[in-house]
Amino acid sequence: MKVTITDVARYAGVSKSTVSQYLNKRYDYMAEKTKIKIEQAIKELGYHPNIVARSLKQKSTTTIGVITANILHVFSTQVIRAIEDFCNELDFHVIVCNADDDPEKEKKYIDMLRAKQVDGIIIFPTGGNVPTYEQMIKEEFPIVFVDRYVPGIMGSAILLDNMKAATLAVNEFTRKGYDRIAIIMPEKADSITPRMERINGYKEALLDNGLAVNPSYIQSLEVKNMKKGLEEMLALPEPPNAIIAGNDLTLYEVLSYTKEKGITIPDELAIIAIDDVPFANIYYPEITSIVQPAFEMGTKAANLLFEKINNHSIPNEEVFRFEPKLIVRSSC
Amino acid sequence: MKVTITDVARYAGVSKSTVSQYLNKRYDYMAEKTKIKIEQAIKELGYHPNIVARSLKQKSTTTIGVITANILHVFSTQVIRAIEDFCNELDFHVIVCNADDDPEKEKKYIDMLRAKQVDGIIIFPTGGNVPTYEQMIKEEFPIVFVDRYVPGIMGSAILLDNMKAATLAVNEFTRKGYDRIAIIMPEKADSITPRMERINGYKEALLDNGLAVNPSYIQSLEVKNMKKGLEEMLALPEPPNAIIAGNDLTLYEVLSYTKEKGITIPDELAIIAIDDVPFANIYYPEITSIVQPAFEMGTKAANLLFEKINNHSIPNEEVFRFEPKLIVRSSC
DNA sequence: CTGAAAGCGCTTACAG
DNA sequence: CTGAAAGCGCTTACAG
Repeated sequence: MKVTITDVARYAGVSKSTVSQYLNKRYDYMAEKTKIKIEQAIKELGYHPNIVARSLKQKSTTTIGVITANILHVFSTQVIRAIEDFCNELDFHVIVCNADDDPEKEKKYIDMLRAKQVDGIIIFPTGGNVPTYEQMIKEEFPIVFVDRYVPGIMGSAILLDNMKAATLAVNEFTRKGYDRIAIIMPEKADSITPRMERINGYKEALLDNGLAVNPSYIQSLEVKNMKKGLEEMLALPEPPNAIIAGNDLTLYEVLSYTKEKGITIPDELAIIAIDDVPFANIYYPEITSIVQPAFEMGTKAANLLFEKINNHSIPNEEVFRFEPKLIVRSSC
Repeated sequence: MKVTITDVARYAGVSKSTVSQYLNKRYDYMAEKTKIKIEQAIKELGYHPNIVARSLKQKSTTTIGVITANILHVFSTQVIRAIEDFCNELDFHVIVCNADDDPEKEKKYIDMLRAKQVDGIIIFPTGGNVPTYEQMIKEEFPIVFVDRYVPGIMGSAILLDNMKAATLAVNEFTRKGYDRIAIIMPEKADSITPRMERINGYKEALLDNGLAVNPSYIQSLEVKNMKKGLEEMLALPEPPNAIIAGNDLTLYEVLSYTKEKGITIPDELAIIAIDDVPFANIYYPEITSIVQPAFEMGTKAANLLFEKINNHSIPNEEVFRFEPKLIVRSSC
């Protein structure tokens, strides 16, 4: 059977308490030979402490949860990677969950994670569990929102400066002389604040550049309907000559469509993508992109979470905005 | 403070045992009104069971660990996603760790995961911790290897039929008339069996097609040296006219290089990639690929792991080979 | 300098 | 049909 602290104590001829002190490096008053005896016992028995037992007593599992919309998105992947690296330094582990933008799944994951006593949660919220978010914040349970935030919730959030992202894109287009600029976003863009911000930023930037806002140039679509949406948009009497792709999946659909239809980029349609995709700079043409600093955002999220874990009463309503960066390539 | 089973028991006026029975749905002999009292108490107190405490007693944490080489690889991401989906059905959680192909990091993660009493581990092994792998297998600790396996270890593994992958590529090239076929692989290809298999499959297929094996057409390189390696290869008196890219990162380097140098695909250099990348079919030209069934492999890995979790004495030396699929596009 | 005892929040035979 | 008791493997005041 598994060897426990009791076995070590017996083998070393000391008490469990002493072994425990040793394990926790509380050597203050420990006789050198006691140390050695215990060390030996541990090695000879091949003892490994049971962290579950420790967690029960200490009320910390040295584990955090991350609930993402979908691990298959580049952005999520990079954020998770950054969180993982950060946690590794502190000997924490991360449980990764995919909510698939489904509030029920999200709720289930939050409950399970809390039942498993994770020390904190980083979440890309669906927005569909407001009472739960509020409850956690009220209880001062450490939680950090990433990528999106929920209006009315007083939690900490790590966000892109979405207005600016849209502005950068619109400015770049107008600088190059494009005047019929469309934006295509993943579905539910309007229920999720940051997405709305991108659309607002887009509208404002348009006006700032003396261009009119054309509602039929603004589309929020499910991935599977995107090509149809594009088709309709491009069939307008005055079709757009430039388009902002709201995220990596959107870009993928747009490129897939232009390829199918033999539409030349940027001559027939200019493109700027929000989110950098790995192939952006080897594509023909290279894709001009608005890049989110995903690693920094992930690191900041982890960092913030640990501040909260270490001090539950940290003010809970900060929003950290990260600067998007325009990478000019040749699709516009 | 947190409400515990004791609070619920007191509030409902029953014993902890009874509450526990209720929680575990052992209703066999429970009076209807006892149930109702407990149900009420739980709701009114907002009780959530502490799974850590349960785990300590039950010796199961309903959590498994996944140690991957790098979550930033598409293949890993897809495998993880499949595992996650599978686990979700069973109300298990997955702790994701990135070993970065570093045996020390891998060792640390294995130890931590076991200390946290995970019920099993799925691992993309570095190959650098043979004694640890052996120890786990000896102890009948549930473990499944994915993507690579370690020679001499009697563990279960989920692998691609690598010989076949290479053969498919070579056959496709020769069918199209290419006769100077190179293969470029990520570094350490020779210390990791499946990578070696790809090279062997490549050699055999060459011979089967009546072509000679030219050692300078076979390269195993670190990502950062790949472009240099390509440069050298293409500067040979008889440079290759076709190249197999061993995985997604390799493909990326190859395309980046051909783009920089203005090399036309497939006219000046034909390409087949092992691993499908999301942009393969929108690239110019579309990339002919050998696809691994990543989701099925992930699902099988999870499935196998749970068989072992439920029955530790399951024969431990099965290797499951998955069929790669050639997707003909236009890069060759 | 070290140990006995209580306790973390559950579960599980077993008794009644 | 339900409860008292022991136990899972640790940690932590506290006593000596």
